[in-house]
Amino acid sequence: MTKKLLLIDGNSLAFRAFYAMYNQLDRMISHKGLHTNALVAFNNFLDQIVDPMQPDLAVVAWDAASGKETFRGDLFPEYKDGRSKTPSEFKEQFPYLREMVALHGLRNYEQAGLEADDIIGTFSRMGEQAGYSVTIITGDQDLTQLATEKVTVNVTKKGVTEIEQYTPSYIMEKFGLKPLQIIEKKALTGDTSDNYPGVTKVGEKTALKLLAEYHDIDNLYAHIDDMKQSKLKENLIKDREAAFCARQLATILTDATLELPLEEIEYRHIDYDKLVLFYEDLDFKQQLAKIKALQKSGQIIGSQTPVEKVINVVTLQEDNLQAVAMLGNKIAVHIEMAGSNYHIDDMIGFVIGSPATGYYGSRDVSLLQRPELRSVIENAAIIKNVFNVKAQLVLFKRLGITLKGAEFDFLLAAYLLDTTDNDNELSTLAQRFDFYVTPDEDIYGKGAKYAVPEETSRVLVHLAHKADVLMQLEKPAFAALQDHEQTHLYTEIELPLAHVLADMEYRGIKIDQTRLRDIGTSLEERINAIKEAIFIEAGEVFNINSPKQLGVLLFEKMGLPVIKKTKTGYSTAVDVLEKLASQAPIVDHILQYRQLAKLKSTYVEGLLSVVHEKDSKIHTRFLQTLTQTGRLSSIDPNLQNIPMRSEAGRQIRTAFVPSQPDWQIFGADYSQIELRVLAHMTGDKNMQQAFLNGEDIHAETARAVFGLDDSTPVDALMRRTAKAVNFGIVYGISDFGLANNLGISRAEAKRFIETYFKEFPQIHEWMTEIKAKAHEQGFVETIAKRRRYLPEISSKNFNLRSFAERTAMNSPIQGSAADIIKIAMIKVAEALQENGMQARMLLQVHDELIFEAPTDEIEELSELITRVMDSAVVLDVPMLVESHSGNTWYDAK
DNA sequence: GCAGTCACG
DNA sequence: ACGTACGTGACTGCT
Repeated sequence: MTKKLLLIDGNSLAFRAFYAMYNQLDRMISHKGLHTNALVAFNNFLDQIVDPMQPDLAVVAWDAASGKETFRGDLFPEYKDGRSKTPSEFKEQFPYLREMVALHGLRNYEQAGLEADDIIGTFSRMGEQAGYSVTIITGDQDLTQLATEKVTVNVTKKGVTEIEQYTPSYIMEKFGLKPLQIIEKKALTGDTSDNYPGVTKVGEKTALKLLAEYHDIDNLYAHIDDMKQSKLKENLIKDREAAFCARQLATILTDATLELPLEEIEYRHIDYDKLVLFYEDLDFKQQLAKIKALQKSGQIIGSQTPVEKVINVVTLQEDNLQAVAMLGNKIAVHIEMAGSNYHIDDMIGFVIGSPATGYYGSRDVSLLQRPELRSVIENAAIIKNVFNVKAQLVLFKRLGITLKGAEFDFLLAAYLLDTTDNDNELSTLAQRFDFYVTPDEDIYGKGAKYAVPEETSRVLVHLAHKADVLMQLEKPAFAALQDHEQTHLYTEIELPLAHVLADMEYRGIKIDQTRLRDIGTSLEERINAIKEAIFIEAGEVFNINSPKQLGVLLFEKMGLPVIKKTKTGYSTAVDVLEKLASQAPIVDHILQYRQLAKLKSTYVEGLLSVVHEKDSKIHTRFLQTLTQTGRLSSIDPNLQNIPMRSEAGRQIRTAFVPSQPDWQIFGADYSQIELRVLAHMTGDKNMQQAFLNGEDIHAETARAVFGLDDSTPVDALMRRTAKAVNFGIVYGISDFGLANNLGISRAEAKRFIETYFKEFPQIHEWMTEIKAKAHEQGFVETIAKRRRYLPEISSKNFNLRSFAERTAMNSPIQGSAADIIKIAMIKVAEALQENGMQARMLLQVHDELIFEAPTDEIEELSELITRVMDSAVVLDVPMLVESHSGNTWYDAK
């Protein structure tokens, strides 16, 4: 293999590093008072860009002097004049930067009379001649003049970890120039930061045009007389001398005499022992944690070994597929996809194997469909470790394969153990157990720059690392689950639920696109009419969607009273506008506009954009490992917030239809599940009795709070108030919140709460106890032992502490309700199967389940689902399930 | 990428 | 005295 020479432009990158984190300057100060922002950014650069390259030779070149003391200063006395002085906060980091470079195994180099550019230029030619492939990294685009077939110049784009690769062909593509013509371009344009002029009025565009015609300035000036008269020609003639001088200044030396021979810049790998001391001195906590994790997982042994534990992956091909039959009955499996939407994103490779038998993989996922592999994947007796079992199930389904025996899902386990900081990334979650895996972002990049490395082995080795870590994580993760008494929650709830959800998502829900488009058309007409009215009332045209513009109109031009402010200006939220509606007709029009605009953009256009063309269905993803309480969430699109409360919005539901003719949509929901959970958990006899009697719970609450006897009717206002108090209780009540919600005084709200607690004394007790418990153990639990940590419960900050206290009261309630419906879903799925029903579960919306079924099956379905749901768990109060069916989701009401 | 707004339970 | 209801996701404007 060709040997690699790495040349780094220390000054320009350090400078970039300093300004990349300039806004953090004041925060990043070590205990010794040293600013560390440039050091942190430079260290990121070394970690992310340099360390993975593992070059054979490497040098970081530094300027020996300002540039004045080089031939450039002799040539042009004003060279680099006018540069502002280097800030002292930056200067003080210089010696540490060099030490950091050395500890990362690279040689620092500077030489009197030379700038870093010239050192790099000369080394690059030496290296090229000695047969090395040369990589230059710099923050200065001028160095691209050094690019050749053997020399690639990487220029930082943003910060210091995003780079743009300049090869001769890329330079041709970007500028239409050969690398050496970069110098000619500079000759014409000059350089303001180095303070030398080129030709007056010639910028990049003109320069590129001239070079396209004349190639270089020698040739340009040779033909200058033929040029037709113009201001440009005059300037060129006038500034001829400046151009030739600029060319000399811009030319990087490639033939300087260096006092350091190539052989002496050997890359020496990272010195971890000393690096730890260095990081400790600078208070680099994250870096220290990373090294600790690497050491613990055996990826660093001693101080001089390379970062990555060596893992061999055998590339699977037609002729060696039988090897997977020998893998044994305990393996890791992983299909990698390009992106996060496993319904549609490309599958870019897979890996299968174990530490004992080695890892096998390929970029070609169709190999999984071969009998040799399929029989392993579909064999439930071969136990698999995976990351995100639901995603893997869907990916395999797309290949027509049923994944069986996936018993350890590290993502699920990690989520149950601690919901906080769950970014759903293996690399981050593994760190909790001190295992290190290269983050996907480091391999593929992110956003627009996402790309699968061309080098197949790089991908497969990355996948094998993931697989290997998944094997190693099983033991500690299961031990931790056991410690939390969460094995039941894991084995009997979350893991089987993942299978149920995978089926639901993969099946999808059918959309009547014509219907949705019609709704869109009529919304558009109504929106346009309202818009016109608004502009007339406003006396001007403005962007109604801009809260800023709207605020100026309402509160400055029209002089309406300011009711609430946001961080950035006037609030124009619904509650504010509703208070203002009586004062100007425009306000009501704005409210209508907002409602309709929301429906059109989010629900008509938004939903249409995610319909899969081949089946006219929407396939959402239920996130099973995101919420802090144990609920699911739904994305791409969110099918848990389809409008319902307003009739105009509710119409959207008419577009959700059964996937087959003569089928219907069926929905079943838990009535008052959270209040029932509350009654159960608190053991409050009065509230339990109300449910046992089958009473209207809000009316009963009203009776209690307002002191009415059984014969007195409860009026609507009392019921509404009581309902709000019930909500408040579930959310972790405060008089302020309740007052705000009901539009009553704080004193009144306080009285309501006091009476409520007197009437339901065990609820009050429980609230006090749960807060104390949260304080003692640092977390609260649901009925299924789902945990939520509340570190801020002991904060001295009133706000943080109060928030944690409300959460301590709310999470066990919301979370237990989530447990219940999850259990119900698993039982429902089993019941449908056992009874040979054709009905299919499609959606979950926190306390309701949506199905589709043949019309003639609905009656049986209704009976079955109701029975399964209301007996899913046994509480001290009955569970009430209500159900509805119809031709569309709208009609299932 | 954040803030504001609004859709749901 | 302090100052907010709990849990989500998508879209728009703006820096």
